[in-house]
Amino acid sequence: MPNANKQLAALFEQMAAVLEILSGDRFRINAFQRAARVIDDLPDDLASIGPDVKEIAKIEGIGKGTAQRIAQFLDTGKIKEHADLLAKLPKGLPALLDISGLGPKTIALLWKQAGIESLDDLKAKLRTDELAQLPGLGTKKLENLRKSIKFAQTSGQRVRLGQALPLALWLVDQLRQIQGVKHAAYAGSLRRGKETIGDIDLIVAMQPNPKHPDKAAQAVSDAFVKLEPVTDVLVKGPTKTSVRIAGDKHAIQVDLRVVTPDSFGAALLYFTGSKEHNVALRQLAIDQGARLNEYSLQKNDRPIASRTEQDVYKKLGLTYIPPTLREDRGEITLAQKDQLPTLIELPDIKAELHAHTDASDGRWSIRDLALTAAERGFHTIAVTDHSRSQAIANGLSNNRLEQHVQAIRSVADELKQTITVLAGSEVDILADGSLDYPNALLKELDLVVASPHSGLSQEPAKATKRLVKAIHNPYVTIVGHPTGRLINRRQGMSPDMKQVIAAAAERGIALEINANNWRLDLNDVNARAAIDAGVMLAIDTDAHGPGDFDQLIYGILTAQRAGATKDNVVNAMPRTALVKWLKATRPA
DNA sequence: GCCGTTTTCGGCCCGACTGTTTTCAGTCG
Repeated sequence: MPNANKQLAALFEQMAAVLEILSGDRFRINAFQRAARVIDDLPDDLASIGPDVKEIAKIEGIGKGTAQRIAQFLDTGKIKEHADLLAKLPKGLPALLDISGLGPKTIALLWKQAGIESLDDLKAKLRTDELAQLPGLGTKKLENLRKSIKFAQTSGQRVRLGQALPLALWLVDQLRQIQGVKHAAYAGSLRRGKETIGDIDLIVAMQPNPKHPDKAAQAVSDAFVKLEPVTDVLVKGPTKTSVRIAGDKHAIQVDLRVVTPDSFGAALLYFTGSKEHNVALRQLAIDQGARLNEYSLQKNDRPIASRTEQDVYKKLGLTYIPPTLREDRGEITLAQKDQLPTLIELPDIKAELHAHTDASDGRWSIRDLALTAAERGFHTIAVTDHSRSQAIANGLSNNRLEQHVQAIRSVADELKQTITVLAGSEVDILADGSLDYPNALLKELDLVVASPHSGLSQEPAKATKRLVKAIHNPYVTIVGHPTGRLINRRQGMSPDMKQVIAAAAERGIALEINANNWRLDLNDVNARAAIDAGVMLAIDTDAHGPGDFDQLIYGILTAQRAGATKDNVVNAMPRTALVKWLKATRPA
């Protein structure tokens, strides 16, 4: 059964949506939503646990009831309650929840009083103002709905981290130039380094004007909505402003909150989230007889921490939790015990082990690639051009590879005082798990990044076999972008990562977090599972030309979300340790 | 529906803004 987790997460999500529209118990809805999230985050396929209610209920956030439903699904492929719930609503109704500004109450109203059963029905009715007759709806609300539907159609999906981060940095820079702005920062899922971002959250600290308390904040939001890329203003209050910005392909919503410098830390914490992390922190505050909101941590209505995030965490009895770990996946317990990992940072990376030159589809000569890597402060660069099957990427034939190795050795010798240049290859893992070059040739290389490039839609069982077989080739050093996915574009393979990771652990080789913002493959959850199994990670940019090394930050954020320290990452090893590790992965 | 170093019952986070209202419900994050 492929992707039991994905299917189950979707089922619980749908049940929650239906219950919302039916005004079901709020806490039951929450429980279903939480179950969906927890299941989606699980590294192991639930199908591999099997329909064992007791075993499933051990998972945090999943109780007996949900476990029984999961077991039922694993047994029969269905959850009866899901079908029963769905039968109570027109099929097209839950989808309306995705429209911004349209919630369960209004959807129920539209359905019961206007006979609307789908998005198409709603669009048809919105061509006139007849819906304004309904209680609670007016012409303005209808106009906003029209806009939201249009927005949902043009943007549709979340934007990639690599699209959102540069825009956010630019916006923060603009905000800092406004007079009176003390601090400006981006928050939200972007700060947590998630692979895709729903909207950009910005926080600004503004020194209040004693005579006109609201005026200072007003000046920021006035300047903000006038920024050139802003296309729509959704909300404009004294402390909260929301706009839409048109991107190249996607529109994105940007929310701005203005606070005083005294509240900046509490606000940054609050708006960085995640929602689940915040809920857990607030519960912790309550347990300690305190309250936490976006302005401060308070005891007896007196603020006791608010200026910095560090202050708030400290007063809650926690060590500082980096944004990338704030997902309520156990980080709060670790912070209570002062056992949080010291996360890997960008400057810890000292080597690039996956990069291309103009011998295949890159835009650098070997020498330029090496010098660029040296400029970044790397002690080692591996040249890993494509193998022969990648004809479209000008992959190297056996003969060309032999010549290429010579050329790399020559540059390596020339630059040996500057940087260590390794001869490698990004070798295709063919559909059956064999490699694209014979072992006699792989033996001549310093390292082999084995990657899947084609046949990415094969069955999970086949994909698992394929990767495991490749890993057992004695010359493979790193598995590059193991699933081959492209975010928002291609799903890639869905192998049983547990088996792939176990094979990598047995062989002592590394799995890649490809830092290219289209890939981020391994993702955070699988990288976490790799770390837990003692597998080393390789964070590589897969650079093809100038500027590509700047993608490294996306790989770092993904690794941080997995809880990686520099001890988990081969690219953070000192030169001698790295060379030693590379040798240890292959036959003597 | 989940959960428990005060609980197996009775809790379950908090505030801003909008549009529609005569004081607030709905939505969002």
